[in-house]
Amino acid sequence: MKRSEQTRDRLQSVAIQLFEERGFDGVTVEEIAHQAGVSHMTFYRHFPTKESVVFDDPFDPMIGELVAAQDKSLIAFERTRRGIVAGLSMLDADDDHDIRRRVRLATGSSTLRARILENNHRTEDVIVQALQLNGTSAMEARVVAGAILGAVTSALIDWSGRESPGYLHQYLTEALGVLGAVGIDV
Amino acid sequence: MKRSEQTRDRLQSVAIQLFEERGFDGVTVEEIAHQAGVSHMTFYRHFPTKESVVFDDPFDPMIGELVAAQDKSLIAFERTRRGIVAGLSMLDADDDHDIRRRVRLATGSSTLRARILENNHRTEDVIVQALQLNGTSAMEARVVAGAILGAVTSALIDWSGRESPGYLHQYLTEALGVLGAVGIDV
DNA sequence: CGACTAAACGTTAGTGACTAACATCCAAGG
DNA sequence: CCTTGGATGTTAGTCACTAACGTTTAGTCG
Repeated sequence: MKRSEQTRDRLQSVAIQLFEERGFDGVTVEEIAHQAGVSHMTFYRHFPTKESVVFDDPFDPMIGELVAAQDKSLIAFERTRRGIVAGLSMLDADDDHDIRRRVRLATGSSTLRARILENNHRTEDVIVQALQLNGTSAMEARVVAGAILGAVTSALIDWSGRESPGYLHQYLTEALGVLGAVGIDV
Repeated sequence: MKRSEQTRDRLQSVAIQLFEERGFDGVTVEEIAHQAGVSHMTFYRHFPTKESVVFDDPFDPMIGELVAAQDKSLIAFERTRRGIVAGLSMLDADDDHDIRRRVRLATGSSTLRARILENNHRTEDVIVQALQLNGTSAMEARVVAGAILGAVTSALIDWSGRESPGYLHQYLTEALGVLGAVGIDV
């Protein structure tokens, strides 16, 4: 591993640890950098903002590709659901643990909550784009994406708040199943 | 009108004007305050943040009440749709013009876009609460709210981008009608 | 080994949002 | 007139984030 990647990882793990101890707003970038043995400029060379150290998901673009890759004969809702489930199936227990820490962190800070919303919105946009590629109207795409992401977000927060959560993949798959049963079948 | 309200209005109109001219990030709070003939502290006594001068909607709580007030025998989707339409019907042409300026401003600034998402999320939470009051499950509530707000947001941005938009109320009502026709009938 | 080069990092100085503490002004009411 | 409370100003500070420029480190090639 290159030196710069090591530094990056060190910054990230130090930051998340400190955030868990004293809250996102109770820790300065200066502190994180110092505790990782670097200057604050090095922090900003690895992470564009203080928030981005918590959220650096490469998840969104993948979701888009997976949704776009679904069979065109399927309805928009089903293409989206299958795309998301396909993405989730790639997560292992370590990913789960990591995601859980981050989501728990985020629910405790207004700054991070805002950032989650932004991520969510980007994911929604990506899905909307993917759906439109296969001929779904803009409005229908946004409705489907909004509904499914609403369910996913709700389930994600639920899951991260539980004491002994099962697998995220399984939990969200069930949530999306419920959603189908609820009657949305665009 | 009290002196403090005058100051507040002056700050707000100066701010929005400057934002339209040079973009949200191209204007400092110092400038806004100076141009309104006050100090930056006075600005912060009237608005908690720079963004809040663009968004100070008292709209969300009202939506919640309207949704909660709908007939319990209706399905969740219909309660929400009627609640929102009821809220929209209170808007006159001046409100429309104002909303249009703000939305156009917001779509041009990443900072303000983030703020819109936050507002949206608060509205969603309010609707979810209102729906749950009448016995809808948390998951179903979030799905319905997510879907409807997705449609509303999409339509709102569409509308604000048009050269000669009609009435917002009419536009959004149609959008929500389409949504119903699309097949969501939880 | 020693010089060279590029990536990684540090220092310094600055901007701008936002806050706290304290001082001042100004419009009523007594 | 004078007092009192609300509105405002001043000052000094914190913190996220950026720009410019200097320094170190790691690997490469002669």
